[in-house]
Amino acid sequence: MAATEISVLSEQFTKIKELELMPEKGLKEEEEDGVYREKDHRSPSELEAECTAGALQDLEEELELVPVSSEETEKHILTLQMAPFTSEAFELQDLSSLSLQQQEGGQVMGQQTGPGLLWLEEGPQQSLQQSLAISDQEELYSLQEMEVLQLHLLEDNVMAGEESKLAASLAESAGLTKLQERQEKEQLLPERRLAERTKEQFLHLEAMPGDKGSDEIFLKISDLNMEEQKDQPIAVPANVEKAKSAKNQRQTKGAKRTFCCDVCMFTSSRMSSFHHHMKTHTNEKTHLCHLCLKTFRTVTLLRNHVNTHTGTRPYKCSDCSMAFVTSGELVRHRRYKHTHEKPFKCSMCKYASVEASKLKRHVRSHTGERPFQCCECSYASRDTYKLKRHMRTHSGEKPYECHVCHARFSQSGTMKTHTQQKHSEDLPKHQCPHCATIITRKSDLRVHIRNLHTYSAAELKCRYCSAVFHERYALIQHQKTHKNEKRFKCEHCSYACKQARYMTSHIRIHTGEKPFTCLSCNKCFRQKQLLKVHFRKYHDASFIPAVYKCTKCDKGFSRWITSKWSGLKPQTFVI
DNA sequence: ATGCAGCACGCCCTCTGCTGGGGAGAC
DNA sequence: AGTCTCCCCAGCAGAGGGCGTGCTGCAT
Repeated sequence: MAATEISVLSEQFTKIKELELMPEKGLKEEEEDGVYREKDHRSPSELEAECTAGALQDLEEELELVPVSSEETEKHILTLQMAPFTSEAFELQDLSSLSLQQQEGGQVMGQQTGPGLLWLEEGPQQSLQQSLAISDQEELYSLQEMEVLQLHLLEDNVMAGEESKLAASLAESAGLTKLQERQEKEQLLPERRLAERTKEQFLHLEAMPGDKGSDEIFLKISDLNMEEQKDQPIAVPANVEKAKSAKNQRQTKGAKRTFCCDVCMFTSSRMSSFHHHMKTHTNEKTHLCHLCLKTFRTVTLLRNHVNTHTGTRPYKCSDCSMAFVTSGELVRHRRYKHTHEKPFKCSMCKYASVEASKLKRHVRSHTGERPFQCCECSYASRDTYKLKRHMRTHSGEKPYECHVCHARFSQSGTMKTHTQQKHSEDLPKHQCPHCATIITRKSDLRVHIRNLHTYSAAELKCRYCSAVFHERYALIQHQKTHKNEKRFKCEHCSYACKQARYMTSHIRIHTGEKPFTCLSCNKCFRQKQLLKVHFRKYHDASFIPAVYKCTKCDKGFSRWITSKWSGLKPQTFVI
């Protein structure tokens, strides 16, 4: 039943309630098929705008219906009210009016599917029949004692081919009569499933009498795609938005029309723009890429996409060899590479960027915002790439491999550094600006400077003298000067030595002190070593003195003398 | 309906900088 | 032999550049 293909929130149905009577004005005429349509002959686009404008006005508001009763004093108001819809309430009526085609490969496409949006709009009193039927080919419903003021069909395809199927007709039955048997409905279920597979918005419209004795009738509109959509928290069937938007437009009726989208803040005074915009809230993508079967909403998008397959890049940069698929890419490229125009400027620092998204990312470094939370640890990043990179620390993934030693790394930069340090001949070196130290990595040089060249408030004292420094490097260099230094100078002569113990022995020359006495002959010595040599030479019978023999003349010596002669090697002979 | 310019989002890359473990030499 | 120091090195995160691609709004 094409007429039921009204995209409405699947969880809701509309209640039509007779409220009041209004004078009639006949603006419709009966056509051959018995369906009454508007008399005016607006263009399809205008009609579409009108449809959009008035479509289901506001499903949350009352919809006033002008009666067609001959009684001028009476008027009927029908209200469309939103009410909770449950899956149990779903009933398939008839999809027979859908022209479903099974294409090659089994893909089912809606032909002229145009789920038409049928709506009832308040309008001037019209001379209509006394009943309303919402019918498809089989005239599923008829509504008696009611008058339809205007019936519009949304979607061009509906207007074109399905009009007769979707148009409302006037019938004479009392109340709403369901003409279709459930058995027939069930026979149509496979078609429903086929329709769902097309991802089109098929809706089911069902009208039923209200309480017994009441004038109320109920029009239940349900989304045939409900089952798959009900769990989607955000998706809003677009045609509902059309209906809402129609309400907004209608509020300005009488003045210049403004079309307001209730999904977003979009407004437009032009129907075509509004309609174009509303398509952005649908998932309708009818342009198929024959190379990858991806679908697109417009021919332009499809063409750009196909260009990515074919490599066609019609927009060439005049300043370099780069070429791009779209003009926007070229403009951006020129800003990055040639004009350096950076329209997006940070209000907190001097940063400016070519793209707004870059500024947005940059601002997070000021605000500290970290929207991307790691699911395995407490880390959160400021952009998606960092989180993705961080996740490698959990997965252990190391996608970068050194082509020389095949070592693997989690980051490309790490691998690059590795390659440079390990396998490159022209290894970059970093000279310390404060000393002669050369360090391969800049970061290590930074550590070097921090440790050795940073000012220290605490005094760094030399271990050899009273010198004080405030920089480790200066202290170390100073202490090196003490190495090999004859810091101990004799007060009585020119003797100097490196160690205090040497000076102690030397001073005994001037004082005559000889504290080391031989136990065998009572001879005294200034140094312990001298006493030791004396004892071995004169009192130790087992002592065998070493003889150093000259390799040239065979003459023997008791001590090895450091010689400037080459070829003379120490050699010990036991005599 | 189409073309176009701008926008938005995502992906990947580079550069940068800090950290901590390991090895070697000095002390 | 133990300790300390310093450089080497890999790991990891921060920031930003550049481009691919699809979407949007407007004009035609």
